[in-house]
Amino acid sequence: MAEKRPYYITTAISYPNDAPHIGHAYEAVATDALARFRRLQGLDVYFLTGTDEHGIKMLQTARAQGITAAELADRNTPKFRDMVRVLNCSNDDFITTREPRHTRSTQELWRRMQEAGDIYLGKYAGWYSVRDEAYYDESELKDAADGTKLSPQGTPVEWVEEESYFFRLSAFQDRLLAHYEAHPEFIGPETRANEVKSFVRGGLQDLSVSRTTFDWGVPVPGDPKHIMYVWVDALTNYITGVGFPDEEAESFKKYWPADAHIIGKDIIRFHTVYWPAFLMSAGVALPRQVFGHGFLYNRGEKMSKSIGNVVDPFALADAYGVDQIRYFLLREVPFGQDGNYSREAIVNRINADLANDLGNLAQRSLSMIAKNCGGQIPTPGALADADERILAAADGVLPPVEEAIDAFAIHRALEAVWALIADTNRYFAGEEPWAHKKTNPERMGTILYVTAEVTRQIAILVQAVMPESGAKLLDLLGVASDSRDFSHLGPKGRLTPGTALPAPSAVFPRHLESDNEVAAS
RNA sequence: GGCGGAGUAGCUCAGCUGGUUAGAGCAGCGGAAUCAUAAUCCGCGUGUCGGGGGUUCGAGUCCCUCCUCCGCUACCA
Repeated sequence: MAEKRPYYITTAISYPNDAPHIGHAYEAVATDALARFRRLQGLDVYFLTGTDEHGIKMLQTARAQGITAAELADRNTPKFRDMVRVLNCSNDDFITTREPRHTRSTQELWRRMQEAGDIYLGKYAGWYSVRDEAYYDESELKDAADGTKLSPQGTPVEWVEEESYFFRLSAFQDRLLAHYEAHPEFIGPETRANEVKSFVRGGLQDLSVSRTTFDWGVPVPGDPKHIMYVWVDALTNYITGVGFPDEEAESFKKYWPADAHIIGKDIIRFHTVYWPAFLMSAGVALPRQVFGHGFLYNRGEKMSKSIGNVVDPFALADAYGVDQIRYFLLREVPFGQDGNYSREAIVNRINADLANDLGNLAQRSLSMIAKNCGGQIPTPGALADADERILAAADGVLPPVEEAIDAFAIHRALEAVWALIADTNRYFAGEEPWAHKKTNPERMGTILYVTAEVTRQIAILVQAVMPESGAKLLDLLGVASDSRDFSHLGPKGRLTPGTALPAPSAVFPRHLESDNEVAAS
């Protein structure tokens, strides 16, 4: 038997200076669906997520709460662990940047970049806004009424000079452009690739990569008064997670380079400019693809704490169900574009797509089997054209679904499956199995068999997005637990007539709005 | 300012290298059916395809121009 092809996928690591919000949930769920899909395809998947506990914002947030940064991390990182668990994410590991393995990995990456001559000691000076955590060019500053300088955001700035190590990013412009050219699939979606290329073409400045003004981070090897800062530490988690710097480690050899980094569109540059440059410098292979997803808006408005429209993923899962939320997020929003969250949209998807289309399809066929076929998968007779057609549609649905997933178009993959569901409902209504109950029970059995068989394939496909519901559906169809991956799609996985089925029960109940919910909106 | 993207039915959007009467889903209206979670199925859209000009036998689909919106334009994860 052939060795399973490895597949390594990651989310960005989240910044735990606050509790997770729906944006974190979205990224985790999307990445999980991709990871599960690849497993169902038979790949050997490694899925990594985690938190980036370092950085000055952690320090500031902690200070404001009267605790240490470590205490803040101790308080918040578990919430992120809980979130991925509650959302039924199948991550193989959860990394945090405070772990010793990560210190070791990051320091080794640094050493290699240094040996390559790409790190040098310099002085970083400029107008710095503590509140924005950003340096500004003189030309960007505004004058305050009292004669002091203000940042473009109106926050106070001060002239800061500090010794800092620099990464020679300027030397990588040509190599990066050549890489984009040679690997057009490296950055997705295309609009993000355009932005990145345009940015790199405009020239690159060296990057300040250490700080001496605080110590919440990984110490620079050989110069511990510096800590690494600005992305070196954070990005490196992706190789730490598979064993770097032990490049001979089984996991590193198998999984690196990563197949896909799934990240938010706001951090695309760090993943497609800095990160590949770091790796090139250190002589480590580059990840194959970086995909920047869009943002979720609450009825068109950006979610923010001050507006008070931030959506809590735990509350959402609690109110609507985990699989329902996973489905909604992945079906409603074209992956790669921004999208909208609203209660109405969720309820509509739950009721229309899940309860009415898929849930009811299963229920109407399974309840007929329970009542009229002795609760066993019926034995089909000769197949009519309509039977052949719908079976062929089911047998042929995987390629377009895979094509969509290869393009990170999760919504289109679901769309293809739901087109099959609609066809199946049409088939069922058109063939009217109930009309044959008395006159031609064999014909009825055939229709029910075909419908159940198509539903089996739908259930298998749906598992990546709705693992629990897919499994429940397959339970109801009497499908063995070792017969549920994509290798069982198509004719070779056909349901076995005579298989005893459990009593049917609704997999996707309609969502009836509670008074609380209406009041809350 | 520069670079990139987008403006198509009430809403969300498909429409590749130009070619039959411009499509889908949702919402809405009407009907059928009754297996089923009042679910399902069928029928119904005269849309200036942002405005104008041009190329072409023929343009939503190419060119020019104008208008509007959005993203990026470096050291925050």
